[in-house]
Amino acid sequence: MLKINVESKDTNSKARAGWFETDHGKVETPIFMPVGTQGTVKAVNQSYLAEEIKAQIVLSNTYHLYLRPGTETLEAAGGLHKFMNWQKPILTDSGGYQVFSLSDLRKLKSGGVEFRSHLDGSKHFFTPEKVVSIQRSIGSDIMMVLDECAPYPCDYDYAKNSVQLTSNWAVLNKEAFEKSKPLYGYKQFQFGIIQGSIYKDLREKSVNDLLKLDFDGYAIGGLAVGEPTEQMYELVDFTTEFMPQERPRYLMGVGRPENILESIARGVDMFDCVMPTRNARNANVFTWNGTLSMRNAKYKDDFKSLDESCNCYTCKNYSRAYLRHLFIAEEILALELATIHNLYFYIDLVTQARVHIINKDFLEWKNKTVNEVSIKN
RNA sequence: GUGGGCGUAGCUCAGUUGGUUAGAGCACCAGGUUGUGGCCCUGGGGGUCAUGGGUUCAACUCCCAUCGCUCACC
Repeated sequence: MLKINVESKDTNSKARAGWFETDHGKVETPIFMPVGTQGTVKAVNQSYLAEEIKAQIVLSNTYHLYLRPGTETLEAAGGLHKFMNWQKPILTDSGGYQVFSLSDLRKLKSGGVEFRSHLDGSKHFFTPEKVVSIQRSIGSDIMMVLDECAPYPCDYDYAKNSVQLTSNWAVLNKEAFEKSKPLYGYKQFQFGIIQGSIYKDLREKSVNDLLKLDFDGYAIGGLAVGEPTEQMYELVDFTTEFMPQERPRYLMGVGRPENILESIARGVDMFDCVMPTRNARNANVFTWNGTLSMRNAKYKDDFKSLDESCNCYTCKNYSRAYLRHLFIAEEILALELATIHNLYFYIDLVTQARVHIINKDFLEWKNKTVNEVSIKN
């Protein structure tokens, strides 16, 4: 059973600092998990990821790895850690989000989801049992249950049925998890996912259904899909009230730097988001003084670093003008340098949040920082 | 030198028998991106239609001259 050890709780907010341990090492929270959907965090190698960026855990994806390279290859490799040369913890999403994001390619049925592969059109049926089995082959330290991430906007009846489906699947996910065993000699954990769209009573029902199954951790899913940001904060605040103190709390897919700080203040421990990596590839970088669009002509002869207060490899060695040149020339080094910076920034952000929670001055720091990082330069 | 073809946005080109305020793609400029395809989406600035005359109610479009590019033949 996975437990989070809460070492410090903020007195003015629900923020908490702690840690949990897997067989691939300790994770200090609050934490941001870089997204490595296909067994790679795009544009950055594992050595930089560990030593420069100081990532403690990365996220990968069941749906994508199942289609390519497939479970046979993953098992022959001895699991994803060995395959991708990453010896720290890995969390895998179940493919539930692809039910949402690839909605044109799937049919939702009571027993599972029928996908048409986005690669070759072939048909695959994902059940809760199958998703557990694939994640055994992957060997992730933390696996997510199969869920349905409801679209937004979403009427009450749809959301209610969706929560019921997710709760039914959660039972099957848990059974399959307990009946099966890890393949590679180290422990694996399983997190449940709370749904319910924007409806508080459905969120409450969803979390209570999952609590009966005693998962190792609990995730809040189905947010940041188009609802107003304030509503997202309110739902996070509402939902964490029902989540156990001693288990990790994971807000899936969120978000912008300010979203992460506001959610830490509402009691969340874990985050993932494509934003630092995807936006890096589109020339958008995050700094302690707001975002920069590195294609902008105003950086043509700007020889300052991206962020003069940042200690990442990119900021220590390269200028804005050079980054802009690389992006305009479509050189691949642009993607690498911007990704290193953005991930370093995100992990620095949650690390500093952790320090301020322990120092008991989190709320004041958070309010100041939210304003500064939100600036659009 | 003779004959033909062509000159429209930074680039490659559309533009109907002459008829509203001359368009597209790329490039450029600026936004967007939340359990990731470097994809994609949305806006914007840009034109003495080679130049000068002429015909006409009206010319990118027809006529003449000049300049430039290009092909063929001497």
